[in-house]
Amino acid sequence: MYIYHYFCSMSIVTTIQKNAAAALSILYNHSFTEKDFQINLTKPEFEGDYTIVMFSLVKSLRLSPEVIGDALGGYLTGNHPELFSSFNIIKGFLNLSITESFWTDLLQSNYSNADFGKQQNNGKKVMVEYSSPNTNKPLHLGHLRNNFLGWSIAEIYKANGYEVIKSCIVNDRGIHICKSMIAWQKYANGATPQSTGIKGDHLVGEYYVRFEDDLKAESQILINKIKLADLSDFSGAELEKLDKILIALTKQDEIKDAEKITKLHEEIKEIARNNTAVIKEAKQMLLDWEKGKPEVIELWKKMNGWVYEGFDITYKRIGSDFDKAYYESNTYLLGKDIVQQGLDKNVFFKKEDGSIWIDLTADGLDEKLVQRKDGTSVYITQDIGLALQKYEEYKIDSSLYVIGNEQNYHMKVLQLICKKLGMPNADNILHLSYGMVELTTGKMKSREGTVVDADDLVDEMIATSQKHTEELGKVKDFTPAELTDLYDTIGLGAMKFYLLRVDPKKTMVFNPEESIDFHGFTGPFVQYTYARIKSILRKEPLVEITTLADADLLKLEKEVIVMLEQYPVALETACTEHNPSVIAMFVFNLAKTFNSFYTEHSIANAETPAKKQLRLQLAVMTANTLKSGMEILGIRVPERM
RNA sequence: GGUCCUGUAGUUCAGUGGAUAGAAUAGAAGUUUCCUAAACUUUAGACACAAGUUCGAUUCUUGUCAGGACCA
Repeated sequence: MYIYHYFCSMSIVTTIQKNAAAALSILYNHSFTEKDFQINLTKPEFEGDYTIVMFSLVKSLRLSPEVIGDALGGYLTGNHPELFSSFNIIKGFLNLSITESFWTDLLQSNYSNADFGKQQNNGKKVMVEYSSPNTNKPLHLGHLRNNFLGWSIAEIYKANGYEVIKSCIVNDRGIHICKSMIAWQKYANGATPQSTGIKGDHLVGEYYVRFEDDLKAESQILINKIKLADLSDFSGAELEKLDKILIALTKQDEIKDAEKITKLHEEIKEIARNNTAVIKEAKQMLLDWEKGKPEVIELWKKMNGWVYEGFDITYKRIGSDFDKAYYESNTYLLGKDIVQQGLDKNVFFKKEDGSIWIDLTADGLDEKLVQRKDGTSVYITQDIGLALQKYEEYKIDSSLYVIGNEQNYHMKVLQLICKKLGMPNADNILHLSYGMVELTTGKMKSREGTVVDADDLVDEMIATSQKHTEELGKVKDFTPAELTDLYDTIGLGAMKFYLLRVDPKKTMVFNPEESIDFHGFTGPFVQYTYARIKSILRKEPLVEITTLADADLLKLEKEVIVMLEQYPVALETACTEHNPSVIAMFVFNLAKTFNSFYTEHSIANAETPAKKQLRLQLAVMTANTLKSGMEILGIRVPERM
């Protein structure tokens, strides 16, 4: 028992590295660090548990891999017989066998510990900002990836000993919400979520779409006129620009570059859109909002209120929650005083026209505008202001932003500016950048109506889990409430697992058919493994036997323990890499390994009482670890399914 | 034009400067008098291309091609 406790603060891999480094410094009087040793699991076709690759040591010691391996293997088994039982060398690989007592002690010391793998409080505080919706339309598939990632990374930080504050910046002001407001005024006849029975965020979203339709129709009229060279609606700089574009387009044959032509058409489109009556209305409304015009503010509050009611329902269903919400309507003026400080510190500089910039060319970026010539601020300014406010309000050690990778540049700029301004903990402004979710048919485009709505998707997943469960007919004795809960658990579990099992930074493809699959590398697979273990444990209570026979661990029994041992490392890796998929892969592999074991060996009818106890402990620890890992992903596990 | 990200099996994803590149799914073939077959077993199938660094490169570097994002 003492062995594991002796090493309990570190993983077996680290332990091997430490011992190997110590051994070689004694053997050859040459100092090594842990990282000089590359440790892998031994391939199944060779004897041993862990393998040290010798090649990297050859150069510094000027000895053959066989000689070093022999000396190191001999030293380790000779001096740490409680840990290393034997070794062999094949080519340049030193294969080490770990003693059985190490594995059985590990199991017995930890099987009932529900917090296995989690770290003690380390006194550090981190804020995780995620979700960050706009209030003009409902949440979609992309938001789901963000929400699941954000919630999970917060749990991962907690498991690693951090205190976590979950925050959300609500983008509740700006031209987008004004668009919904304009269309609602025109077409809604006072319709409300109550009068229509439509969820608030969806209702507001409908009017946003309505606005965009109008905008499209109106701008098309303008585009047609422009293409007939009728520029009577334009003046000033835009007129000049259009002139140029039209001239360029008459020389189309010379350009030949299809991309350039599309670009010119895009520019026409943009100018047309900005000159429609509807967009001018929306812009006027935004100005009125900024001036605090009462009827605009009132409508804004009313419609945002509907959206929040809708969001609350969705957040509750998907399990997102926040300790602190920031509203952009309160924060958009932040950072103005910082601009002045930046000027005083010569971090920023002023151009002749009065606009204020920062020069980031030395860092491989461009010059970046921080305040317009008319004195109004830009996005980055309020972001700096909010970053500072977060620090002052919560005294956080680090600040993690869960934001899509289209903002990589923006975040880099934010980090750099904060650093140059000398803000406290500016090095700890971190960005969990994630890729877009695409469909098998291509990208989601709201204008083409190919956006997958979050509420619809959740409904569909839950309905599918219900269908599957009913077909299997294993839980006919459940009450209606229990059934509803189970369908939620499975449906949401499938969806969360599907979105979290992929490396966040990668663009991922959402396949409707595959995502509702409940077999293989999925949430329900892990949930099912858990439910089966719980079923066994209901029938076979764990009986303590004081003397656990040092029975030979069977191959499959050992494989499960070896997997379990890796959980703390998985938690740590997930945190340092900001990557929940590490946990998803871990729980899947653990479940798979356990299933193989379970099919092959009976727990209830084990060969001896000692074996039975060992296997029950194995089952308990696997269940605890699966539950722990899944909970960190935000996924519940059912006792029965 | 510039910067960044990504190219692995039919498909969706892992992975490592080192031994025969792993899963899942789809395909083929099996397993149910016994702890939940949403499971298990067997089988077939892939590192975009080219140079370079290295004892060794799918991994690191450079270039080409392809896809995506951002900046101008």
